[in-house]
Amino acid sequence: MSEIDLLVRKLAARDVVPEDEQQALRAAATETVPYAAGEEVVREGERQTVSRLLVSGLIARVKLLDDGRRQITELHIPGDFVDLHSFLLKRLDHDVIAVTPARLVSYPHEGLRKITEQWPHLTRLLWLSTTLDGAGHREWIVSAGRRTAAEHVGHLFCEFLLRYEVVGLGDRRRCPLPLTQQQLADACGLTPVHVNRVLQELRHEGLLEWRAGELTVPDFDRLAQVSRFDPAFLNLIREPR
Amino acid sequence: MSEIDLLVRKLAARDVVPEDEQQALRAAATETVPYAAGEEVVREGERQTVSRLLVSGLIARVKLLDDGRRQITELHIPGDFVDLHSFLLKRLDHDVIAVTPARLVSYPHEGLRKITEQWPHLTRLLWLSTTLDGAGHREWIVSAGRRTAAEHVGHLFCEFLLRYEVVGLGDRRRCPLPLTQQQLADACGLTPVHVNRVLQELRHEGLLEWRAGELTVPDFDRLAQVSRFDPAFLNLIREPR
DNA sequence: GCCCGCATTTAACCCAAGTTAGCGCGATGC
DNA sequence: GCATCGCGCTAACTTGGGTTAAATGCGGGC
Repeated sequence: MSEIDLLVRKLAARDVVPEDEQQALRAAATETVPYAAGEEVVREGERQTVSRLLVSGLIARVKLLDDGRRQITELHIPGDFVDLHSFLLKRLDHDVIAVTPARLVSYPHEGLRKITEQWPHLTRLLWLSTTLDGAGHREWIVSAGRRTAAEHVGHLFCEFLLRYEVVGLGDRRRCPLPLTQQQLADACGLTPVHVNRVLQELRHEGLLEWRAGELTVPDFDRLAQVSRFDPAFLNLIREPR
Repeated sequence: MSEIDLLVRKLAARDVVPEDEQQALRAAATETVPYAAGEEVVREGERQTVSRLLVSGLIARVKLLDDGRRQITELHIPGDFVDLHSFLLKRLDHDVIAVTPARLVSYPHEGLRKITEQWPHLTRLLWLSTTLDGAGHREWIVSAGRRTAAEHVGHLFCEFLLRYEVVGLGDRRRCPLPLTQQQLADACGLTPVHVNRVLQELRHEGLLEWRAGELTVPDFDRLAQVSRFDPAFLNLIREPR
């Protein structure tokens, strides 16, 4: 399996990815770097010269306040560029950390710049990928601002199921979810205690199981309904970009 | 004054914008469209063929839940593209509405596509502009998830002051803020009643005044400190992109 | 100069989520 | 085999922000 296959699946859910553009992408990659669980991949504010594609494991974007409060702003699954935005921003406004052991493929910014000069359609696909992040961010703002804790957790789980389905590593019934309740709390802006209460509630209603890092949802549509989940923000429409 | 001057100021705060790229941008614009206060500019889910640059007024991106809850996910000031991401996404996950009377310049996607084929550096600047939106979104997630109501409101005000300063329409002491308390509540994920309580508190501490659609902050640094505001997410660094 | 409608303000009461503290358990290590 | 440590879970109590409702202010239209 090539290191870009999962990314191609993700992009192919939104547009055609011609073979020559896949080649150009492959040519832009340099080494694959392994990280241990808990290890820092990118530190906030440091100048970046490469962007990184996740091929295995789970990665979080984390923002820290000076007094120790922390908020996860995005969780990345294989096939996601974890910091493609650093190609433009150069310095990130957040840390990137490995939640589980993970492998990341490096794409030097110099090679990405060349792609913008020779492959306009591929450039638009990469740009699209960062705007998908943006749509995900907006959904998280709504969850944090206007959804109840149970809706928030359920919504996040629905998002995970569909995103794993797109890259072929899960489906609407089950997907990996190798998080602690503390980390889930940091993603939802809740306390671990309350996350635990909400999980009890969702479990007792038979909406989900979550054991050994795997999420199982017997009835996706029911969970989606109680969580007010609408998949439109995932932009799963194949059309020319 | 050209319709792209404010955008050029915004971009020039992050990189050099050569004259020929400015010309290419000007050439891509078609008409300027006026909107009334409260008017809908973009409806969620409808296929878009143009993106729009705000030249005057205030614009909000709004996400609605089926039961009437609403969350503003971004507020746009002159010089912002309000829906450049529609160039890639084609269908937006949110509405765009005019908060005040506003004027928007249209950039057909066809012209933007040509820019991606002939002007790689300008393409990167436009891509950068959407990643700045993303950084703003992440800051809003932190505000909604981990900041107190007072910090949240203060943080948003600091963000406004600096963004207006960048385009030369305000400074750290004062800027336009033509919102109702209800709209501010929808931006912060609070109720109007609580927004009012928080504003009383901030006013009584002499941190700000807000009357007739104008915000005045006597001591920016003090407001920034109590709000835990760090301007890094605005990426105000001039370097090659 | 008087209405009307909307925005702001205040007050009383309520509840979803936070705080603090402690227990049980399984994995890890020596 | 035993100590340790992180994680999940529970309980008792507190609180920040929500809810509801009712005043008050105020700008624009005629």
